[in-house]
Amino acid sequence: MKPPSGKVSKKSATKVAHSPLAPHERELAEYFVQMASILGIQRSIAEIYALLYLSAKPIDFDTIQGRLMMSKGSVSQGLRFLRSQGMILSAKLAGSRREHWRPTPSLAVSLVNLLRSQFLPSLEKSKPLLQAVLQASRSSGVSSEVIERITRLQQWNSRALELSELLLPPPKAD
Amino acid sequence: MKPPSGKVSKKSATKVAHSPLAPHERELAEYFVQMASILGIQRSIAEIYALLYLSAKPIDFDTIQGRLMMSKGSVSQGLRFLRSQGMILSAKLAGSRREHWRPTPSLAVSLVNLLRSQFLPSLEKSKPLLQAVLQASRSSGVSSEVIERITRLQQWNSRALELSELLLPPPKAD
DNA sequence: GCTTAGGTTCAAAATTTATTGAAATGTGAA
DNA sequence: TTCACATTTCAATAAATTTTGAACCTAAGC
Repeated sequence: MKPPSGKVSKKSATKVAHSPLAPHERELAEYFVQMASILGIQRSIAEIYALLYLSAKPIDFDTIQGRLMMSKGSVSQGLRFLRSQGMILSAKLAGSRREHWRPTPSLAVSLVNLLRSQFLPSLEKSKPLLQAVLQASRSSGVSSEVIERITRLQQWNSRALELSELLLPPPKAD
Repeated sequence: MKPPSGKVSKKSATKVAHSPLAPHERELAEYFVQMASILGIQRSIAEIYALLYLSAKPIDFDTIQGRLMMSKGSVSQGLRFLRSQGMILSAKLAGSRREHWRPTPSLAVSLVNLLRSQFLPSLEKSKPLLQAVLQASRSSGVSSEVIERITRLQQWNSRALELSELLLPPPKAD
């Protein structure tokens, strides 16, 4: 289904039709969606990232919405999330008021950021909790075996926390 | 709130009241739930595991249901999942027809199992897909920069796959 | 054989999470 | 300052996930 005629001028004020995803785009988007879902990241966000990742040039809001056929709200939220994770960068393109988006150069760094932001809060919140529970368990009648288990849990939590903090100032390398 | 009288005999055929969770149990269950949710594991399963993890002796179906106040269906499904991941073991207790459950000794091994079972399938499924997409992209008009990105993706996928397979025969150590 | 404690299944209900789109809020150009 | 475009907000809706419980197995004990 093509637009009526050759009228796809840059200046057109009327809606322009956006091309649907090419096969390789569709398939790779599905790959991103899969991987993202493991980390609890929603479909629409993964799709946006995939689109940007597979484009040589930065893409604007309207094109994202049109090609992925999703609502403005989803695009806006998705971009906000990706921005907040440092996974995309805006590029000011000459001659356009709109912002254009591209993925940050290193996918690896982006992934580390993502993982950190998912785990760190839980780990931090739990540190004092585990401490307190352990204390309480020691002074009440909890079996020594269980105390040992809780202790192991606490050690795990600490180690994971250290590891996360090690990665805190995101490295530059790929 | 205690049961009406001392009638909590082991042999009682009528329903026995199960004690609600103690504070340390509730708090640690919440910790497990948090961590589990990052891996996309549902609340009821995390709660069951927490209960077993915090008990010195193996616990039976009925007690799990009673203390966590969840339906038979949830307990059954939860135990099935934990079993399938090798996270719990059944212990035949003398003088009871019921199965009793306890966590497998190493939480670390259990976690590795979990991670593997979450990631491996996606990684494996994607290997040929990425291969094919890359092939197709090369012979169609996809920019070299994007080709490079897809290549990087593929390398990532391969490396992750290797790493996972390295962990496949679960080690014995903690 | 029968009975029944012990557990599983799975369709329906409840809950949670994601998406939509109309209205509100910027913001740059004229 | 005003206008029109670009984006955000958020209440309502849709979709996905989790939980429930009644019906259904299955094997142990009689």
